[in-house]
Amino acid sequence: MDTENKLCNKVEECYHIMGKKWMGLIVHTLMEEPKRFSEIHAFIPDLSKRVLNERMKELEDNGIVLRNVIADRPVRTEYSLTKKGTELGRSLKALEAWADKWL
Amino acid sequence: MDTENKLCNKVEECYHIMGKKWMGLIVHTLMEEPKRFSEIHAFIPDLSKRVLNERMKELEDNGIVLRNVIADRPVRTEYSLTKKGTELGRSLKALEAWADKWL
DNA sequence: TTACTAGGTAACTTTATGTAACCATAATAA
DNA sequence: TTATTATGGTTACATAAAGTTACCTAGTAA
Repeated sequence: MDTENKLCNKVEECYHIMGKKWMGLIVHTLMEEPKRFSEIHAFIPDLSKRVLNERMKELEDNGIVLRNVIADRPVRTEYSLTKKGTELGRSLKALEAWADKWL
Repeated sequence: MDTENKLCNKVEECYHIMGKKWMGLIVHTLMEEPKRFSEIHAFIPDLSKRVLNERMKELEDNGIVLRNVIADRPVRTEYSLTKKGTELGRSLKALEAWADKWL
């Protein structure tokens, strides 16, 4: 009987969220400044609008991103990181530093 | 013209690797000590053998994991993190700390 | 009139992942 | 003898996730 034979729920959950395609890049992209839908899409052109929209909803549901709809015409939507999201982005910098060294 | 209008290849690549399902949990699981195929599977039961095997090959191809086949019967396979993999695991601890605080 | 913009949505195709069965070999159990 | 178990896979098939294309709304520009 090992004392460390089960994964922590929180660890599992964070990898479940961040293990989805494009999630990391989207959060990374929002780190500098809030961006609109089309701006995120311009930064990550291989990510389709359909999935980008799905990911943004997931990030909003997780309290990582805030969606601000600007009632202009055409309607604009601005996405910004919450405090939770900003801290997530900061934690991802360690991974990016690893990438810079090893990839 | 913005100076920061393109994603760095290394950043893209690391999210491409780590953005695959189960990758993070597998690396996490190997952090404590090397493990055999069936041990990893026991830690992450929802991960199928088919995909676990696929992920291990990818990790080996990326130089993150070392596969050691022990010619015993039945044949055993032990997976351990390389230096590159160990440093990856360390960088993921920041993400796990975020999870512990926010999830 | 036609085209363009922004931020989507709907229908459909392709890729990734999940599931169940199977393999080889040797040791062990019935 | 005839199963059964263990290990680390592989194979074929089913389902879920992601990619593609066309379309929507309303206002503006050509």
